[in-house]
Amino acid sequence: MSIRNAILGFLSWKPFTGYELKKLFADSLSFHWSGNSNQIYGTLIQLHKDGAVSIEVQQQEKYPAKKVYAITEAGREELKAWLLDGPVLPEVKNHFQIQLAWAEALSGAELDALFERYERLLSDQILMYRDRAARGREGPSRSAREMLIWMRIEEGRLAAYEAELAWAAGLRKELAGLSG
Amino acid sequence: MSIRNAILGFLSWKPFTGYELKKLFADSLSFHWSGNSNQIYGTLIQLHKDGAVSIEVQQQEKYPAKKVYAITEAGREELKAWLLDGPVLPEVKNHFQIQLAWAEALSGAELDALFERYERLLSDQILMYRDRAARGREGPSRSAREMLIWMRIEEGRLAAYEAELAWAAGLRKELAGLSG
DNA sequence: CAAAGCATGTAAGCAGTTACATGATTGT
DNA sequence: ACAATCATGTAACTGCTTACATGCTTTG
Repeated sequence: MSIRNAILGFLSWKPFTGYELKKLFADSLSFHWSGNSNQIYGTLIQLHKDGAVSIEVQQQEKYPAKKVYAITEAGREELKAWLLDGPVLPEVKNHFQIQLAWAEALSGAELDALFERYERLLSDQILMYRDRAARGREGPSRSAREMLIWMRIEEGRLAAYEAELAWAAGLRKELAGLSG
Repeated sequence: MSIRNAILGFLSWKPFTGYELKKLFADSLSFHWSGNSNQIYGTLIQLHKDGAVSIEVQQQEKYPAKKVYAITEAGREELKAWLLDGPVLPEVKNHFQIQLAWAEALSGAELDALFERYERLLSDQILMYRDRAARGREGPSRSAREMLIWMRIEEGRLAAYEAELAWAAGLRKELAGLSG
């Protein structure tokens, strides 16, 4: 369960170059990868070696030559096998909760400041999400089903951030009540 | 932001052996580490080299000798510095959502089966959470503030799983409506 | 004239994983 | 007899990260 599957997913939509894939990952709100070249170019080389993708080199006049990767039959089979593979629980690393868990060494004011910074971080993120959502729809639209799924995934992400913000704000108030 | 901080956190509570720490991580619902020996023993050695913990070797009659680790002043300073460090957004790897995003190659029945397995996984996890919560309270209780925080963290985790389950169930129904 | 875009890649490192190795003791 | 508990550690690997390297073109 790695970026390899997601790359195959994008290529099942249409052929892409490594550079384009890199941007897709970097711009995406729903995928958790940073989209660094190391991983993308390396994985593409691996996929090609495994016969899951084919390469077409396109010379260009003004820009460096590019390698356009297309998914093969074997690639589609690998993708489908992964899709049928048992689902896995989400992995969450909530660093802030871990900080909180050991925050006994902080004063009330220091703890409150930590909450304030966290809440600002979250609301910034939420604003950015809404902004992007209002702007352009990323993602394919091969069917009504796929469009619905992509929409609900984005909504789910946003709702999770909002729930986290509400949780933090609620706990902060409770803590203020304790000390005040 | 790694297991090193969490180990210092546990040791700020009271001294522990590596073996005990390993169990604390493995049993914990709120921490995301597996608690494998490699990481724990290795980190303890590193912490000792850095002067953040002290070691007391205790010989035992029937069991192997154990090393009891205690936090030092330097360790407490490191812990506090980390606590004051800027909070970071939660990192979420929702593998199921990524599968869904590329599920176009699946039939309606295959997709529905994937949802069913995911929902069962989630509800099993939720049951396990409730069960453990009903049983023993893990965690320290040095103050009312700390107890409240630990309680709310556990509740937040549970609520997140429940929200994820509701999200999946809702989307599944919508998808059934599309095809039916 | 500097920054951003196009396009490919490499190097070094971090945090985490499973599996292995050892060996006595206690419970089923 | 077999598994679990106590207790420490090592080896090999995965997936991902930031930073670096090259070089031409277009935009501000």
